[in-house]
Amino acid sequence: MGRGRVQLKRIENKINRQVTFSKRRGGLLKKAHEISVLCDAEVGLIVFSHKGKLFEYATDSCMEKILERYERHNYMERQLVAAAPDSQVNWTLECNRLKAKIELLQRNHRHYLGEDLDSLSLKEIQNLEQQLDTSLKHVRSRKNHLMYESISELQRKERAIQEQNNMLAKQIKEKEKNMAQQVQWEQQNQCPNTLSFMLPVTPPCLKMGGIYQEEEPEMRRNELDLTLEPIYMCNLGCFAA
Amino acid sequence: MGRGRVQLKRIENKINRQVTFSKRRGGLLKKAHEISVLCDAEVGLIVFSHKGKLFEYATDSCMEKILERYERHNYMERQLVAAAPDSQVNWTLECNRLKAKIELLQRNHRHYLGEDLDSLSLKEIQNLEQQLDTSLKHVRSRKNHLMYESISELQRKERAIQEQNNMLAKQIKEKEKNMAQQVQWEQQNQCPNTLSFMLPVTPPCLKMGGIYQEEEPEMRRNELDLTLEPIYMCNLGCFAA
DNA sequence: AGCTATTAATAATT
DNA sequence: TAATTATTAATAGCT
Repeated sequence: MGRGRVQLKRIENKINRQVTFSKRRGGLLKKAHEISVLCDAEVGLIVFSHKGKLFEYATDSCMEKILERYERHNYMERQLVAAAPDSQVNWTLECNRLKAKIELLQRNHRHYLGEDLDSLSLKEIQNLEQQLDTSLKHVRSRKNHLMYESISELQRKERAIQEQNNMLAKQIKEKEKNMAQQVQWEQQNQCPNTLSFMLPVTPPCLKMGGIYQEEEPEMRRNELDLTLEPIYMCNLGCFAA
Repeated sequence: MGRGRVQLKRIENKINRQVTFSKRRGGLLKKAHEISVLCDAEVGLIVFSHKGKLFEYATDSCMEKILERYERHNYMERQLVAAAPDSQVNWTLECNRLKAKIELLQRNHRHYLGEDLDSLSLKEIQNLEQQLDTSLKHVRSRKNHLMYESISELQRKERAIQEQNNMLAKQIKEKEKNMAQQVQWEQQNQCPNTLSFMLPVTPPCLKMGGIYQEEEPEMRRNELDLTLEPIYMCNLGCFAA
């Protein structure tokens, strides 16, 4: 189904192989889903690409359930074939026990995801509701805690930056004062050309800003904007928990 | 690709479903093999028919290898155990795998119970909150459904009992009329002693009540009070979900 | 099962 | 990567 027949052998051209893989993978997953729905079958499909990337399809999106069923299936066959030697009986029992436990946990988990509720009685539903309600309270409490921390941290940084700004402002004022004095001095001594040198020269007092950078060497103005503000903003949206 | 389009939903006709399953199964396995060869991919395909029969395809006919690789992807824990006797190595690995899975499930479960939240990031907490919120909505929806059903059932029974009561009241009235006539008759014929027999005698018309009991032999007045009302009452308390 | 009219998938190409 | 198109492949409905 394409232009020309295709030999059933590895496609040597790397690009073609990749493209064909992508297309056929889609088709395969689709067909797996179709047979699952049309024929009421349980399908598990695992595909690893040449590069090791994983793609999968599972009926009801629950691969684990299918793999367990698969292993149970093989299991029963093995048991029929091998009439287990003593040392393996215990392992068999142990594994069955573990598998049963997993099944129970997974059933439970589905209930906590709000799925498979039809099998529960009214009483069980009510217990589940109460538990979820309690859990939600805990989770929201913890979330609020984390957000308060985040906010406090931001406020601390804000204060630090404000202090830095104040300091810089003070330095600028001082510098202006110095300049005024110098201008005054130059006017008194008739040297009018000096003004053109003033701007490009780094004033020595500005190095005081470096003191702050030694205290928190990792923080610069731009980093704060990029990393902290987004967290702050996206959290406040759901703050009223 | 057949005569007419096909809806993606379960084929209700049993024969057609079986035939389609057989055909599509072949196609699916073939395509799995093709992508495996053409694209150098590792494929595992498991299909359980509606009746529970297993069909499978695996690249290099080694499903276990693929399933293990799959599990490695999901649960990267899986440690190798130091040289154990041949036959027990697999069992040991299997048990470790299962135990790791249980641990993961339990950790997850604790989160859904609102425990062990300190290890989660703000992002994870927010996801958890949203999931719990959704679950709670589902659970409450299901609870309401159950309670509405319960209430409808009670109302139905109430109406039935009311009807029975009406019928009994009518019978009593009729009986009183008969008694009045009899008394009148006896007074006219001067037989004053007959009155003392009236009460203990079962009046023939009361047997009509039995007709109702044949319709629903399992329901008696007392059973209704004991089993249904408590459910009704305890549910209304948390009805406004 | 086996047979075809059709639809669906997809290889080559842009 | 995403369309388009010419072909082949899969398969639905029948026998």
